[in-house]
Amino acid sequence: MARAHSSLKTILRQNPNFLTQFRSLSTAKDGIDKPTNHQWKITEVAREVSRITRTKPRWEQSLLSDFPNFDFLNPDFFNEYLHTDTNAFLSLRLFQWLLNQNGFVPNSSSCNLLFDALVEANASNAAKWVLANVNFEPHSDSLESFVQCLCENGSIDDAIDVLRKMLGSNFCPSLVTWNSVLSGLLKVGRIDVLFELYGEMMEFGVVADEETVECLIRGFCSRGTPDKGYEILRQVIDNGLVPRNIAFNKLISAYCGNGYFFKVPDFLHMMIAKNLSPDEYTYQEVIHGLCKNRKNREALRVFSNLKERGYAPDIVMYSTMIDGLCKMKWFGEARKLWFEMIQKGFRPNEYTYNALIRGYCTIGDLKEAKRLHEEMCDRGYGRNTVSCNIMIAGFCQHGNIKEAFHMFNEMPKKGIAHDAITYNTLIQGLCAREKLTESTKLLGKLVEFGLQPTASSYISLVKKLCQVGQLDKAKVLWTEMHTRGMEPPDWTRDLIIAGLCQHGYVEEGMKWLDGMLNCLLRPQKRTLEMLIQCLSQANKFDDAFLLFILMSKMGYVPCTHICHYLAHKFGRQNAYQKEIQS
DNA sequence: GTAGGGTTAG
Repeated sequence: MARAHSSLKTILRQNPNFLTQFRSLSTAKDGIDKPTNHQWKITEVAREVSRITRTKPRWEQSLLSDFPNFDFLNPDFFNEYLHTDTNAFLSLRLFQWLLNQNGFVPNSSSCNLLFDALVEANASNAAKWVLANVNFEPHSDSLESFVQCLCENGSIDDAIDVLRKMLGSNFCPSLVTWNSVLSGLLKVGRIDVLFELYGEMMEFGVVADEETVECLIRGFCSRGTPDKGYEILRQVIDNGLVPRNIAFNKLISAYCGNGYFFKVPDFLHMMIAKNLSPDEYTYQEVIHGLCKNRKNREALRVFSNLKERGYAPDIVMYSTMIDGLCKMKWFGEARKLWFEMIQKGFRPNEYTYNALIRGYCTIGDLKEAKRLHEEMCDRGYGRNTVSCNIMIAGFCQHGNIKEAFHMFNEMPKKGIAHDAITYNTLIQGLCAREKLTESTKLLGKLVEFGLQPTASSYISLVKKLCQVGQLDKAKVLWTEMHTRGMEPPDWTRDLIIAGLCQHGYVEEGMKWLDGMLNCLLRPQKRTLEMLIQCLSQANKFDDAFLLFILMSKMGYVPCTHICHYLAHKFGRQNAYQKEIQS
């Protein structure tokens, strides 16, 4: 400000007329004051229009009258305009205005300039509009930048369209463009397309670099086939290509998810050998992977080892570890870490709070859980659906439905949104207390409020309805799950068959079993046993016998009391044994 | 590029 001020003074000293000029400039109708018979020069108009578009908000209304007799349709004008100091968006606006003047046909040079400027300004949608509405052939360089720009903005489908067109006309883009498409695909999780395009890239003879390899490895990991990622990694490393840490970290994470922890040291050694040092993400993946697989003891060991070696865990690692400990009910250890963390100067964040609150809920200390939740809210982490869900689950687990509902009702008042899990948790809590009407009502509300129900929205209800013999309702809900496009877990069919058996509908139970077998689903052992028992009680020994055979063929060993029971009925135990062996 | 809530019962 001070500098602007002093420069204004300088200007005034050097040019006493400045203020009057300035005033006339800003108060003039449009700053244009030329006789109607004036012969306009294109450069002159371009410069003027550039100024006007920059300074006058609604220039469209008066541009024609500002330059009477000037031929705006002359494509050279727009071309000239683009060479003035203006920005891409203003150019686009003028361009659209020109297109609205009948008969304007831009030349290809200005189309290219405009397109490039828009891409440069990262305005992929505007560039896309130009491409779709104007007949011109962008340069291949421009198209490549366009593809990269689309990828960065997440418009991956558009990027692929353009790429396909390029490939269709037998033009192969540069490696940079290929890489940006691959990583764009990775970002939106379209792994299959990623590999498909990589195949085409190979066909065109493009040679991959570290970035390509990174995309492939991450692709294999998120597809659940880290072995292939590992294979590629070993190949390229032998050829001297070393991808960034993230490739190793994702491999570690994927192998931890598989339970193949013994691979982890391999990766760590590879990294160190290639001068990459394992970073915070690396160790996070290890600890998180171990926790996910309930190897919490291992996780804690790694965590402590790191500390002993002088590595300072960050807040994420503390949160992950505390969460893991709470989940394995090592609540004392979790609390110890909590205080250690605070002592090291970390303030718990919403993740850490949630982990410990859930810990208090699991050990049944709801008083302390509530206190911590309040503290968390006071510290500004209050607007948080997850922590409310955890509290609601805690209340439900310990039979305090009233308090659970209170929290549920308070949420919207505090501006905290309910989500499907909030409902699911309550539905489950109500089911546990056999409050099926209320629970069903909540399921209705979940849908009514536009939330997407999930399988768990239904499962606890279906289960309880089966148990109490309201099988028609259970079946209706089960069908509803299907029509809503959710694939209920296989064992929900087991639940229904069990319910049918227990309430005297063996025949129908058999039909459901048939349905399961037709879908190649494996019924549970106890489902078959229950059916056998009910069939026998109804004197349907043929069916019971068939199921007995089926059971053995499925590799289930029928429990002895079923064997004895059937054998006794038939008095032909040896025959069964032979049948099973055949 | 990181961590969180629900999902048979043993």
